[in-house]
Amino acid sequence: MMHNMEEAEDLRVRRTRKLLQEAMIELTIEKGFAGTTVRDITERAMVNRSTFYRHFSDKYDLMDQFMHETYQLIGDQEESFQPGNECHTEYKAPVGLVSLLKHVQTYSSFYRVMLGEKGDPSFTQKVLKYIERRFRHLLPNMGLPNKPTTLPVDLLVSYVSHAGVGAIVWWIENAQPCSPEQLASWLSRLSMADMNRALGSEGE
Amino acid sequence: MMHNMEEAEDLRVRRTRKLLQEAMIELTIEKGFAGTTVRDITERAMVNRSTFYRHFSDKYDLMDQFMHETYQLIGDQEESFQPGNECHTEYKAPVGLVSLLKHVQTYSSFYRVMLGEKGDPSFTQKVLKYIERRFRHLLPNMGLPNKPTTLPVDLLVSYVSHAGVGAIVWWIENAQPCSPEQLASWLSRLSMADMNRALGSEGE
DNA sequence: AACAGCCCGTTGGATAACCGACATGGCGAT
DNA sequence: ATCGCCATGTCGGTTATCCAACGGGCTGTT
Repeated sequence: MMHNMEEAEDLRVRRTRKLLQEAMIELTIEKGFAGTTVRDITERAMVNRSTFYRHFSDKYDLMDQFMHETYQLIGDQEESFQPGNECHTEYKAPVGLVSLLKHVQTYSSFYRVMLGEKGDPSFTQKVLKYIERRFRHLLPNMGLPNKPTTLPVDLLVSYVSHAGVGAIVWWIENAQPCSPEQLASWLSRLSMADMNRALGSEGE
Repeated sequence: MMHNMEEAEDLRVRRTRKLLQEAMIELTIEKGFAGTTVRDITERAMVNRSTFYRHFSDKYDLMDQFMHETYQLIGDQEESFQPGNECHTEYKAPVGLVSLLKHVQTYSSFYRVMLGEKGDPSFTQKVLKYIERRFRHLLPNMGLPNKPTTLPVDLLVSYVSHAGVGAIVWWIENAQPCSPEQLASWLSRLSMADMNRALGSEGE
């Protein structure tokens, strides 16, 4: 049967969740995530506080679900990884990375806060974990040599993931001075070079 | 008893009306008022269509109530007309006029459409009627001479009201090149001069 | 210590909003 | 003229949301 997984929720449910998400993002930009209370969120969203708890256990849960939904949405268009054009011509950045950067750009004020001092450390962790998953998903597609290497793969993944966050932080702190496609191209070229060098010719 | 007139409506009611208003304004900016359907509005607002009709009879009613509410809100802070400082020093524009211009500035894109070709003529009428009421409310406070004048007061009111709309149109078409306070000062000085000249010394 | 003030998380009954369906009227295409 | 298509209004039955209230925790003030 494979009947629709989307569940086609009640309009009120989708609206309420959307309003609460938007309110959280706005307030986080204005007063930071720590300084934002559930009360603030529901007042801004014009939603009763008790209704909040029907959908989320607390503001962290709201944040989690927001991240999960959007990142899953981004990940859906990822799957098509074409291993044909990885050669030395102009790098065409993977479409998933571009989508991610466009999403970050849409909520740039939000990310600027959340990745900064007034944000939440667990948020940065979530972004890191997501990027790591992206890389791990990419790993088997590149010519991974089976020979035992002295450089642990986990170290490499952590390395390039943090580097990616660093690039994103630079990007949003400087008002996105280049297009998502441009940054995606640079980023993927850099990390690809890292991974090839690390996994390919060892000491070079 | 004089118990509160605000009625303290249900949160759902206020939220629904707000969402529908915002959706109408957005869509009017995008596709004009005539091209916007009730369906469009309810979809954008994430409100069921049947709920729309619980609050408004049609999109014109929605528009009417929006205008009425905001203009009444503006009118509330009007009442204090201080007749002390009308002399030749720097004109302090009446606070109600400044509020009106600030409101127009907030919805400038909306007003630009509604007062233009893709808008609705009845909207312009409503704005005119509101400004006329403002002037008529101001009239008795200035030294109105009882002597029969050859210039009909209604003519004067219509004249300065249309002039005011003209100033507003110029203002929003040129991306509000001056502050609301500045424009209010100019506008009130101009119309005051008109009314004084017309009602005071006749042929001068 | 006692207190006020705020926020949290939860509950039961009231109610606005949703959903689906129907009849209507306009409008363009066959 | 007839058909399909879409937007409009309108209608009960269902449901998510509101409201008011409660107890509990935490912080700062007298």
